[in-house]
Amino acid sequence: MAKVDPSLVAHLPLFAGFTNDELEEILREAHSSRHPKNSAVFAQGEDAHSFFLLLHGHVRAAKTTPTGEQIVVRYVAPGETFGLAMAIGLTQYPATATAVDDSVVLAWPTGAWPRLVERFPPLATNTLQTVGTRLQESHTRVLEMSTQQVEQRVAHALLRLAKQSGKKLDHGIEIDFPISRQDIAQMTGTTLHTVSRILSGWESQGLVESGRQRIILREPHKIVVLAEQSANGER
Amino acid sequence: MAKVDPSLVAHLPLFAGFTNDELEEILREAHSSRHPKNSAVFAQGEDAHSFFLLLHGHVRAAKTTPTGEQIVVRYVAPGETFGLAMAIGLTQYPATATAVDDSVVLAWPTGAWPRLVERFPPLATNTLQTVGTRLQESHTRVLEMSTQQVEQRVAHALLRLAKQSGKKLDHGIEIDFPISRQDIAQMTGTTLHTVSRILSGWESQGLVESGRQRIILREPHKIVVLAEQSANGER
DNA sequence: CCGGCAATTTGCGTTAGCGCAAAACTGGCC
DNA sequence: GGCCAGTTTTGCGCTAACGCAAATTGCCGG
Repeated sequence: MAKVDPSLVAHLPLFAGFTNDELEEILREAHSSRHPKNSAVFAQGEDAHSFFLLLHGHVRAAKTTPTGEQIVVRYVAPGETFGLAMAIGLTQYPATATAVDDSVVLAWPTGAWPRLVERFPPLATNTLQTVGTRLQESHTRVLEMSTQQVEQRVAHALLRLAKQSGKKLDHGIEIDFPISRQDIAQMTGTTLHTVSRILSGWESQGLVESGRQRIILREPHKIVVLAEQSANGER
Repeated sequence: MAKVDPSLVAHLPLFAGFTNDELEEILREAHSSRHPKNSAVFAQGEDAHSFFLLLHGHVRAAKTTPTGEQIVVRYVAPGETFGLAMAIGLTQYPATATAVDDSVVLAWPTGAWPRLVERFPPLATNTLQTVGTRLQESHTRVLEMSTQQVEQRVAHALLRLAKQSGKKLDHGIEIDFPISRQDIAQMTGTTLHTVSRILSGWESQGLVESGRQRIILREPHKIVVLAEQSANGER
């Protein structure tokens, strides 16, 4: 539970427009904690005791149906907030958050939110922007699922992951955390089998290089082309 | 551009916690306008000059792809806000809003938002809740599209519409605005043909009664059963 | 009351992608 | 160094739903 240096987080959207002193005051209410790879930060349905800011690592937010099917809502990258249940009026987490890599998160108790917002109104507007952006992204996802075929959706998903969490190598862009075929299937609304077939295909064309929970985009530009080609008819 | 009576809107989520005087001050900045059936309130890509509150009628928000395919993002019911582009940091509308019935909307100029929020901070937190709720709904939609088959998705969509804008009749619940098979297809990620087949089927079983842009749920409970039956395997 | 257009229905062939099953592979761990 | 569990690959048959086409219906305007 070491102290967090305000200058490390000052540039984040959440804290846009705050002075260092204000930041310090806000950070005083939070505590940081480590989450080893594959451990849950919180579980769907659990009481929303805290909201979080990811400092290091990567976290997967996933939603499960009563019958056990899952979808990946998103991958959280360092600097992003998650578990904002209370800000949007929920008392329980609507999804499960799992560290996919050893991660460090900063957590504020849910109860601190109203006080913080009252004292620092920009927190609300900044959060509104963040949530709004996520709403846009979710709508885009619906649009893609409605109008594109699986191969294009997978292409888009990988390109987004590369953009968000890509590590530049000289021979391509690597997605910087462990991700399985199953995960990608759950991001794109398909099955791990289909994802596997698609990636095998791409691999034999030299578009990607992939292995166990590991994907490198070797020809990002060609994947962009794949993503954008409109298969065929209207809807 | 008649004046709006504060007491008419005081109960809306957007205005939770405001006094009548405050409300009047807020309403002073808005003007109302009529939109005849099938006219656009604003178009996707257009500059976000205003944000809106629907007073009467029904508005469809739809998103179009570069290639012309559309999805219905949502139907706006009276009392709901829409076109909140600026609040979430956009300068252009991300969707097209069309009145599906003769409608009356209240519009604030985009430029008034920062000032209003500064003067009335609860506006931001109320809007945050609204946008958060929509985010949840969108995630639910993604979940359904990923895990359910078309018939169940259509069932869910109709039940939601009935809940939001259903008019109780003695022989069922009627969706209270004109809605085509095409519209339902665009809400559920399928084609108008498939929707038509499904509704025909239901009609012959007496579950619904439907006609041109008109749907009555005759056996809501049986449709709930349809919606919930998990067709088969996991994903 | 009629003409015309938009919405709806329905048939039929096609197919993208699922579901199941089995085999092959990979890494981590003891 | 070898075993084991989780991940990935691949074959094969199947079907839900699409796509196209044509007929039908219902509504609105003149």
